[in-house]
Amino acid sequence: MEIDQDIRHATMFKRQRPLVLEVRDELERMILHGDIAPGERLNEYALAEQLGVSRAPVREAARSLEREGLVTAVANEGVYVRKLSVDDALELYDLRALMAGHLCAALARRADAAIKSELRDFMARMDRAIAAGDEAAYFEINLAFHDRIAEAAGSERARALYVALGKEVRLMRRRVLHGAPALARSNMEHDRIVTAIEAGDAEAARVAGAGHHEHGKKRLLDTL
Amino acid sequence: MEIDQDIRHATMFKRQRPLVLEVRDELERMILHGDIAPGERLNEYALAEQLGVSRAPVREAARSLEREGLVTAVANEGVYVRKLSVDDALELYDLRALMAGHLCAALARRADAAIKSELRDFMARMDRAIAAGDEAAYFEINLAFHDRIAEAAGSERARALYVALGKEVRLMRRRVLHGAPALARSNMEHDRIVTAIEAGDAEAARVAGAGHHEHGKKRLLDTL
DNA sequence: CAACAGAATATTGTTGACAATCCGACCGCC
DNA sequence: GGCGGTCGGATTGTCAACAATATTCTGTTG
Repeated sequence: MEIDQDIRHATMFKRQRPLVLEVRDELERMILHGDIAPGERLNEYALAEQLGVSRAPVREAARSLEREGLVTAVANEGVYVRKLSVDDALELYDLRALMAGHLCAALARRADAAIKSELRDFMARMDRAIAAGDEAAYFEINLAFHDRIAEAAGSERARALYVALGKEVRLMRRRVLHGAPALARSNMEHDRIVTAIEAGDAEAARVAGAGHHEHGKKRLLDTL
Repeated sequence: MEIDQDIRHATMFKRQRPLVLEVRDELERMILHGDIAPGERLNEYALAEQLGVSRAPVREAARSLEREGLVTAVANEGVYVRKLSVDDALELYDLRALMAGHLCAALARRADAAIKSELRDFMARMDRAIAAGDEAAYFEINLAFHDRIAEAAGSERARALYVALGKEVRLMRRRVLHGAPALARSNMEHDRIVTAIEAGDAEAARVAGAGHHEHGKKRLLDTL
């Protein structure tokens, strides 16, 4: 945790975006990237100096991250990067699966031709990534695929929850998905989701979407 | 919005609780109580003076309420009490039903004799309230009943979500439940939930819990 | 040598002041 | 009379200093 970058330099010429948002994003990046380890305390003063701002924006940004569940604040003591217990992580997987099912079901009810073909396109690109053995590309497209589903489901609150839960899960960063077979199986599950959405079968989409995410939980359990 | 009460006076002698939490609770109360109407802006300076604190705690408290969805913040402009559209409210009902189903299912899997008898006790008290025609008492016990289920389900994150969604829904404050027949029907649904939990039937509990909350949505639709 | 008390230090909590920004009213111009 | 620019007040954004609290270190005592 020895990074010295002044946020303001980057945005000095044209900044209409509140400083607190910049700080928030930077802190989030630091946490998710592992620059600040789980359990570690966020020192307001040190971070403020590091980022070249005063403590007020840092403080507010930290409280904002608390809302997302990335940190926990203790009165008169400070805010700590959240340390996920295995039980916490399992619970998060359950909730995320629940939300994913809900979103997939909602999308199945309202999907039009455009979004359907878009989803098929995502799948084709993931297939290509698997064929090329490019796991990094697969992960990226996979992420965009799920984000797109959440977005297109038309339930903004549910989407926000899904995304927030995703960030929380990332606190327990283990690379659980590896190797071409696992990837191929993952994309088969994607196919089940898209097929149900195409058919407008909400219940099938719910089951497929939830099941896909429950496999993530199962993979976590396997690593214990 | 002409209330003048100095929070600090009330807590002057013994305050280890951070000021921001007091302010947060007070703002939440004001919003849910309707002292500040939906769409209205929260004036940091005015509120700070009214509560007898400086702007910083008010600011932080307001940002905290943003997480709960009670207010929305606009950069350089201020935070506004959230104005729920009907679509928003319907979405909230859906999500709340989803969470309730999840919680009921979880509880059905882990409930012990103590919690089962506790739930039965809640039901008996609600029956008595119905028989006495005491709607206010029914509402209160009803609230405690659902909170208890959420708490006993053992999924802290899900419980927090359920409670937060409940608060959001209250932004659209319409008394949709009225009259002894409606109350009796509501308590019949409660019975279905408790019976499923007693039987340890997670799926039945999920369906009953979700269904109970979906009726709230239906009642809202009927008032349109 | 261990344990406790107390001071010294570090860190958060809170405040009031200043700067940047936005909104509305007013005025001139077409 | 309507439109656009500009000025002024109101409000939020940011800051640095001060106060309260927690933590660490140290010296003393049993």
